Amino acid sequence: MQINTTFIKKLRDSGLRPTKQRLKICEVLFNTEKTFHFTINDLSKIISEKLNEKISLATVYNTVHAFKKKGYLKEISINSDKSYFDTNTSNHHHFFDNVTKELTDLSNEDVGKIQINTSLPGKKISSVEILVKVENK
Amino acid sequence: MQINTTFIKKLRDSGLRPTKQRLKICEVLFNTEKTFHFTINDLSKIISEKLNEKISLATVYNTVHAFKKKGYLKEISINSDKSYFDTNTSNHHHFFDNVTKELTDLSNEDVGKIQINTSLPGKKISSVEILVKVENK
DNA sequence: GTGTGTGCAAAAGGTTTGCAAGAAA
DNA sequence: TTTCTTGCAAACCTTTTGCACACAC
Repeated sequence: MQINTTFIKKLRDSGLRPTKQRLKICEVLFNTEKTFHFTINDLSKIISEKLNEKISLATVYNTVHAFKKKGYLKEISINSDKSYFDTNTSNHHHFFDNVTKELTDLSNEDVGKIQINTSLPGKKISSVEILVKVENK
Repeated sequence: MQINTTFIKKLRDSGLRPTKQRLKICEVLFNTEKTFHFTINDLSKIISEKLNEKISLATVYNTVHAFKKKGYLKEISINSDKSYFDTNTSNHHHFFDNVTKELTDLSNEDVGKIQINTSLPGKKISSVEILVKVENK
């Protein structure tokens, strides 16, 4: 249970009570070297099918939003009927396949420096996100 | 009715029958020098409140999607509960105010050249969209 | 007339909410 | 015991669909 103590600490440190449900969701999301993209529906399916656990949809929504607010997840800006989240919270961008709806990371280093030569009065930039849409050759 | 003949031609040329409803929508969307951003709900409101006309929601959806397919409108990639459209179909980007949810154009010239130094096998880039999120200073 | 387009209401799909019961502090 | 969290169902909102009627050609 080495893993769980890590997650318990993580949750406690951010003012979230380490409940059974949140720990399960942590396991799914963060107990892997690889980061990944998911929708709430994906996550819900993983929990019920692979883990054979049952967590209410409302709780999954709650938790994902709480994690996003704490910076443990990022929401990806795509116009889609559903929301996509990313366990990779580092500064990076995405490819989006219009046909398969598949998302692929595009690392910051693979994009030349982005210069924004204008600004909005009274506002400051909080993020610059690039979405590269692709199609079959 | 100089304007309408233009729109009638535009519709005919793209294989769309110039119906009363489509012409109204053309007027709202394209009869202005300035381009703008809107949601279906915005557009529907303009039609019913400002023009005092009634066009069924289904028809508005149909028409907007038809116009998008013909390249007269662009859909903007933002993660939001609703879809945003842009009457500016030229190659450009956007600022998005997280608080007010307001969209502002960011012209291509105000962004340095973007270099994507990697690619996905079998795929080619169809578009590169930049979303600059801003917040109050 | 034939084929499209429109409008309505119903349905669908994702997300949020209210509230009572349960768990953590 | 106080506060936060969960779960369920209902509500909500945007978007889509089916189908009869109307319109464009």
